[in-house]
Amino acid sequence: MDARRRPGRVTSFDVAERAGVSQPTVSRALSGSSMISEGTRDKVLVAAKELGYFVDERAARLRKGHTGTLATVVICKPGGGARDVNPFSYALLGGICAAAAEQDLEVLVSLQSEDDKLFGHFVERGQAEGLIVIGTTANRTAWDYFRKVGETSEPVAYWGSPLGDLDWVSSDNEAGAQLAADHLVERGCKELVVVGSRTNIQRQFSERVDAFLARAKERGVSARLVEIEPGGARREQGTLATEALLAQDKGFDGIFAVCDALAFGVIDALQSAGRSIPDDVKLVGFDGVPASEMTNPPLTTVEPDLDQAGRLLVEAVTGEGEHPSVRRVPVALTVRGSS
Amino acid sequence: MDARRRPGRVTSFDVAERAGVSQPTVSRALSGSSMISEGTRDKVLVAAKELGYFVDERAARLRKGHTGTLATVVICKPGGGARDVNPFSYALLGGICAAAAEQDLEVLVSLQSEDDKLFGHFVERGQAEGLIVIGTTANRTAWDYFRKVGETSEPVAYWGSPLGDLDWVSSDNEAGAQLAADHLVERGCKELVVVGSRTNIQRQFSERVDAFLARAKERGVSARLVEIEPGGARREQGTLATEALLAQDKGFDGIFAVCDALAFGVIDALQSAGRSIPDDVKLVGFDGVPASEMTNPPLTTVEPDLDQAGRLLVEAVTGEGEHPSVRRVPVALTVRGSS
DNA sequence: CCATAGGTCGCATAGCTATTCAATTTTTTC
DNA sequence: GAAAAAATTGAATAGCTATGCGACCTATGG
Repeated sequence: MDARRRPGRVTSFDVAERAGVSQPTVSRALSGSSMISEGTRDKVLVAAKELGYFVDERAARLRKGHTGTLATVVICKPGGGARDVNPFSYALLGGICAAAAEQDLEVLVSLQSEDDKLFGHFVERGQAEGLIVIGTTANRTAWDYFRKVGETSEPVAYWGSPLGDLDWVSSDNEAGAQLAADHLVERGCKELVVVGSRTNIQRQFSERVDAFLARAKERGVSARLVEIEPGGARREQGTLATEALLAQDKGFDGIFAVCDALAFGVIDALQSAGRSIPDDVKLVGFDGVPASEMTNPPLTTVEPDLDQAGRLLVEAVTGEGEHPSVRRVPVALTVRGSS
Repeated sequence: MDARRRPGRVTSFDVAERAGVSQPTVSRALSGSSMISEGTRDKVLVAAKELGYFVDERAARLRKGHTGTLATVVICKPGGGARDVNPFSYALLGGICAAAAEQDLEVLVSLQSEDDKLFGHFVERGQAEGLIVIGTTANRTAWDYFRKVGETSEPVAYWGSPLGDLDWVSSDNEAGAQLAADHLVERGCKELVVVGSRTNIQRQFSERVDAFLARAKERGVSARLVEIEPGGARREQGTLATEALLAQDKGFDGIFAVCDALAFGVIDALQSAGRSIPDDVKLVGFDGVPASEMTNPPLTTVEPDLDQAGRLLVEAVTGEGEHPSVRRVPVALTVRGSS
């Protein structure tokens, strides 16, 4: 049953002995070196299989001087449990895993509370080729840390729009916001509102806000911004912002929420106030999280291509093609009942 | 700017030289060995800091003979993109990350398509202390592979109920199903239905089904099973099962869906048929995925404690406390509008 | 038949750390 | 003050692989 011969690991020497060759030959045969004859390679392969041998990656990496690993930090809210991470972050993580697998890289994941003192302690130990940061935070210490890592240890890239001098990859926020604006205009909206913010921390949000307002203007439709409280983007903030909006005496018939989580809060507030979606107000979100399908009515939303996002992030960090010129991930509008 | 001295890595020898001690002393000083005097330790610490030294974990692990790493495989649907992973799996992954961090373990994540030929190629290379499997699959090859890994390389544990001889951790399905049954009965339901399956692959589902039916019987309320098509648990299958249910001429006023994804489909079908939730039919799901908050009405659901789940899975694999006696994760009923 | 090139393979070593064991210094004890 | 014990430290090595380089053999060309 438990045949784990942990201490007595099978090494390349064992394989070499069995195959009647030297250890270096085993190494070369298994790594596909062209310097090895077919006959020898077969012998080695057979012996390796018989012994159940696998390369010890620790040693291989030590020798080769690299890690074959990518570190990913998912920033989460302080004190939050496993359920308290933005579903979008998880989905993006999925995209990263897929892209990394394509390049034969492994992915190390670390959930880091926003206020964690030991920010990313593991990353700097030469365990990863690079670091990818997902999730936003206002914690300066965290960003300083990432910057330091980027300068002294390994490449760092984050999901978000330009901020400081770290490498970044983000949604094509301009295109997404334009899609949203065009869509609402085409659905006949005359008075648009964007629920979001312009703080520096959520640069993606401010990009969406600006592009939306600009496009509405282009189309000759009035549009204004309702600011959420800064810091994170949670459902409650969407509710609060919408309540403030309802308290104004200016009318509105179309809302663009800069992320789905906010849109959920908008729905809550609108429905509490007896406004019908989409009859009275049409609504568009951003992100395409799974829950957007489940709202009533289902949420029209701008979905970034996450597989593409993962690929760009991985490339940004591994340096494939050096600083990629394309850092904006294409988006698509998924039209559902809310508009 | 780019001061990465990649090739010329700072080693413990460099620190030793600067501190005027030997390399072993550096190693011991940094690992907190009690064999080192305070004065020496301070010198070493200072030198290490000045040089920006960090232990090369590759070498340390090679020497120590372990990895400090946990591998996690998330099984996903074939051909699915990043968005196509069960949100519950991601949430559970979060719980695992948190638990692993507590034990100073790193977490390697790999998304594996159900039909992947190269199942988990990385795991067996001695890169991890153990392997955790999330997500269900009918793919025998995959399970054979996991079993083989468990027997020959490293401990394997999976999220699910007993099946074969792998270690497992699951929800307390019996308690959860009882909570659901009790709740529906207390809400006045007289004719219960459970939407789920009894296939061997989704053992958790069959446990929930059985416990629900048993509890309903105990409470003197009729209950019957409507089987979904085997293989995965997706929204559409909930819809199909509910349509079949509606086509029967037997009545029902309470439904327990063995997972939230199915419950979502149940909602679709009921509302299409003009049945009101919760007036005509009360509904309870299982899992507590984020989207369950967003349905209309919001879904009452049984939520397993995922932090606990992560902890148990990690313990099962690291052998802390040897085969843990508690493998059932406590659940709680979150009551919302659907009941 | 010899010189040469090309194809294979093994020897020795590097990569960085943690640990065993012996050596040295310091402290304690009588 | 000497002997024993304790506290520190260093020298040497193991852990496993990949690779530079030299050695060997075979086929090729003259």
